[in-house]
Amino acid sequence: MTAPTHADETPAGPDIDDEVLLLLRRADQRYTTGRRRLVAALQSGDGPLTINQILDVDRSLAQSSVYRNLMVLEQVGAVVRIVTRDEFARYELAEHLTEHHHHLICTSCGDVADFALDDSMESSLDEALHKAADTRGFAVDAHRLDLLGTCGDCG
Amino acid sequence: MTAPTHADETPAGPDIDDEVLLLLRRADQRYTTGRRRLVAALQSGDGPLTINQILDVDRSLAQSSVYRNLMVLEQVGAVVRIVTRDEFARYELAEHLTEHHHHLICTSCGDVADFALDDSMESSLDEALHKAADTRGFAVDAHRLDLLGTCGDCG
DNA sequence: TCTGGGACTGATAACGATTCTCACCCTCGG
DNA sequence: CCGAGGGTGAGAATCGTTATCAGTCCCAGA
Ligand SMILES: [Mn+2]
Ligand SMILES: [Mn+2]
Ligand SMILES: [Zn+2]
Ligand SMILES: [Zn+2]
Repeated sequence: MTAPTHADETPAGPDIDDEVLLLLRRADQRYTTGRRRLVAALQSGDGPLTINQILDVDRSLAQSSVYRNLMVLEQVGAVVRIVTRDEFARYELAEHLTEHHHHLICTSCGDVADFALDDSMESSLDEALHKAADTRGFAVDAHRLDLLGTCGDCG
Repeated sequence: MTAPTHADETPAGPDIDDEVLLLLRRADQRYTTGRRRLVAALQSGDGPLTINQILDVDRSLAQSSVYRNLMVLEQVGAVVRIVTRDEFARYELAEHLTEHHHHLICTSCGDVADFALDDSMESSLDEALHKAADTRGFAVDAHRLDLLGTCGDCG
């Protein structure tokens, strides 16, 4: 659904940059070096990253610029802000740039990792969700599914 | 699984107080009037409440005490803290005091309402989730499922 | 019933992640 | 080559949340 490069390994990222560029252009924003490095940092982890994790991945980034640019990228629709359990927000690339997925949240170390469900489960779940939402007059845009527990490192 | 009062209407709450009392006693904590009013306030809405909503429901409560008591009740396992989209945390009674459910989060007004899935859907979902988690060496404690969209009032 | 210690309360100060400010820099069209 | 406007980043300001602490309240023991 998102034109994967080939198989389904790392969605890799030549075209991701192009997509982000388009999204920014559409809002009269520039795709500067700092913003490129930021997007690259987000691609590096296998889950959403906190501000500090981003700064740690790329020491050339300034904290205030990261905050501002993440806000810009979020408004433009390239990045999603995620709040889990702890006091730190996390950011990841929007799903239309990667793939639909969910999160394993470790209640011990706080780390967050991605995972996905089979397509069949996704679609039957979606159907059930829409049905449930309809009866409450709620128009569904997206669903969010997290698992809380203990990660392999903390097990 | 939680000894509902009878049908599945308002789980009502004589026994909820008893449960909370036990949980607090177990931790050498008292179930004071302020804490009872707090639990009552949480029962009043049909979704998790923010601190301000709680203070609004019961004007006799002091902000700092509400914050502290919510922390105590959370440590004791009677209350769960929920962070959704906005900057305000929300609190609700733990599911073993009520029923397993999920949340409809309105991205327009920020309001959060409860909803539930059929038992069959829940169990097949749980199975799929455990299977997915196992392959990542992740031990599941609970799942969290939210719908993002527009509520009836904002529609 | 009286009493002491410990839990609880609530106004207030402190904290910290995030957001805002603003002088400076850089880029791009003319 | 300029000038206007977007971008940058260090620091200040914001604000939800937490920690303090003196005063209360409650309960067990005398
Ligand atoms: Mn999903
Ligand atoms: Mn569920
Ligand atoms: Zn962990
Ligand atoms: Zn709404």
